[in-house]
Amino acid sequence: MTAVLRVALPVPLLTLFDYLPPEAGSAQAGSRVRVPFGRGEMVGIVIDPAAEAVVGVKRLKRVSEVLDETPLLDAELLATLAWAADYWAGAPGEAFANALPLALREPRPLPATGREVWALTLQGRSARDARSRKGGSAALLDALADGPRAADDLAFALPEWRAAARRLVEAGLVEKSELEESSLPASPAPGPALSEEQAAAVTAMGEGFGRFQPYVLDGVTGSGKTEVYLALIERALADGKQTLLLVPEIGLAPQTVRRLRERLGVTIEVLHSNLAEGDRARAWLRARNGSAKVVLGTRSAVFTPLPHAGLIIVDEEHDASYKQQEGFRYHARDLALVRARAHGVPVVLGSATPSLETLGNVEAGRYQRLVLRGRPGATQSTRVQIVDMRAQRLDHGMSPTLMNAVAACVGRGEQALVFRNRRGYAPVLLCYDCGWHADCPRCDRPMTLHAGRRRLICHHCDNTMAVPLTCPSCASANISPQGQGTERLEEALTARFPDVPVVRIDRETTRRRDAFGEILDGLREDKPAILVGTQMLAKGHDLPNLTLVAIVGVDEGLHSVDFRAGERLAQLVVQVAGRAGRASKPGSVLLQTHHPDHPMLHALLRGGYGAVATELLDERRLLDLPPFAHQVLLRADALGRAEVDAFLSQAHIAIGPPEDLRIAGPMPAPMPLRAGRHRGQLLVEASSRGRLHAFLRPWQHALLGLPEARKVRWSLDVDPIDLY
DNA sequence: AGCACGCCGACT
DNA sequence: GTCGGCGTGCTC
Repeated sequence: MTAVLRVALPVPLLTLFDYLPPEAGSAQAGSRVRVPFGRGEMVGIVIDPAAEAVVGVKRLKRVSEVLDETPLLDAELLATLAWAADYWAGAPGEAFANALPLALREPRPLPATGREVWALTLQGRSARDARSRKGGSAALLDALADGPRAADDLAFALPEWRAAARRLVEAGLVEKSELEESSLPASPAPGPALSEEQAAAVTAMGEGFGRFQPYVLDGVTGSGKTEVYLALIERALADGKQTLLLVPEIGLAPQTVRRLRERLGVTIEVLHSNLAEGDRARAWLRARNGSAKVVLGTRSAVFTPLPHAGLIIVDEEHDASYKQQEGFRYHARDLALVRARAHGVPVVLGSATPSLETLGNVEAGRYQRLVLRGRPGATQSTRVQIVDMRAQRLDHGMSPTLMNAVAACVGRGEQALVFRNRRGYAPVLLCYDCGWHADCPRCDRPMTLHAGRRRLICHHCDNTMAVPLTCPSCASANISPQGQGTERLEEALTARFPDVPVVRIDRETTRRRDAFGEILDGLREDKPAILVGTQMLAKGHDLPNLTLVAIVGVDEGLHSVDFRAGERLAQLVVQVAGRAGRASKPGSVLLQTHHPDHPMLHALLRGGYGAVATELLDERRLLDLPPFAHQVLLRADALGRAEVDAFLSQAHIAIGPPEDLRIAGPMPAPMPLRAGRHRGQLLVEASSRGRLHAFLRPWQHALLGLPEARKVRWSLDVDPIDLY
């Protein structure tokens, strides 16, 4: 019976580790400790400060140092993280590591949480009055003339201010200081008056303040969800409470931050993966000490401490980027629900295209749904038209109907968007004489031709090859690109509309950090333009002069093996279509397809996303698929197929008598070979959550003990959202 | 995941 | 004769 500290360490192991108490000081649950581990040292989180050792005393080492006097993680986060590790079958230490910004996982004292504030020195004031500086320096002196300003505030006013600050510090004209509280409040700017239904939504959700209640804010693009969020956040602020606002990975544009800041008059703490680690840690700590009132962030921000939680919002809740797809595979939307319940606060799930999981919860009466139908400021609703490609002569995959619509649109001085979810020039390079096509040897899939880079690139493993001049199989020179990617559409549209700027937006053209924003900023003016792009164009970003959206090639999504393909396609079409006609100009949408009679497309046309979702949900219920069943997917890959098969069949045996579990597989993954590794999977399904989880833990331990497991890479995915 | 230890090939 | 390949075993 030895009293020990039980510690979570950032290793992918299912166990916690016990340590003897430190020589000096004591630690509480939630404090960080420095401990010896293996050969080196690590920083861990104390889970239980008074546990009873379960391993032999001689194996125990001693805590080297207690890093936090007061716990870094409060009781709520500790409990939520423990729950999350269990639910998603993750390693507890990894769950805890995910919650802490990297800088806080170092054995260093906590950084100061003060805000960086800049002010003029005495000499600076004279220099400003004497107008002795020019350019950026003069602008910075002017900006500080009325008193000190916070760095994040300056960044909005003067994007290049850092360089000027450096010069002026050397000259002794400005100085930096740290201010603890946010003592530089701006006055909130009043927003537009809420529409009747916006106001009704705010009132309804206002009822839920102070207790746990999930809401679904179901509103078409442009219906003003953000205004509803703002009104709710204002209300939380008035109560002195914190708001956590989660957004999808790429939706986090600087203009969102600016809009929130201007409207709410408080500093918006931003937490996302592109942030410098030090900044991230400081924002996290300001949330922990309560000085951060509004926290805006992507997936991992769901782990922000909220000692004065008042409201949690998940914007675009259907977005797949909320699910972490490697390591600790948690879902931030689901975790937001758990945290809201723990804090007894309302949680708002916003989307124009709610996930079927969420709609299932609405149907079951667990979530309350509020609908925004109107598009304030829009004169007419968007017109959607299906274009039958079959009988048309195509110009690089684009029908005359589409081309004419684009011509008419730019002729009116408006902007058109041609959406194609495939980058590159063409998805296949084909020999017309022998039927050979360029396949990636490591993935067994066609390689995409990139004309600009003169390479064949595999989109699954980034393998690249030179473009052959003649067929490697029959030496024929008759090889040519098949199908269209964004690059080819860009080329065809440029040729057809030489006088109109054609802008391509995909991962290649936006490789640079700020490129996406800059391209879109350039389009804001009232000029005609044609945008060609992928998925990236589906979200956010208001383009007031965009009135035509043409979707090329939705057909892939109509015949996929993944049971979620229909839901995804409907969401994508609606989200892309939502780009059209946001302002006072009416928008129209063209859906170009080889299957004009497909029932889903018709349902979408007749009843919109809601109708499709209802049908899909009924279908899921009938087929006993999520959200009416609960799944865990075991994935495995190895250099040899035999190793994968051996492991999965042992894993299958380890399930024992399946009783009420349904098992699919072992089977090859939808992509049986990827990056040179053979892949397989085993899907286990239960009709209740409890049943699945009762089986899951023991199974996981059995898998860890399988000798075959050591020859493969494997992982468990609870509630998988992708079956590949 | 790291990071050791541990037995079999091509180099000074 | 060594440097080093990655198989396998462990971490309180």
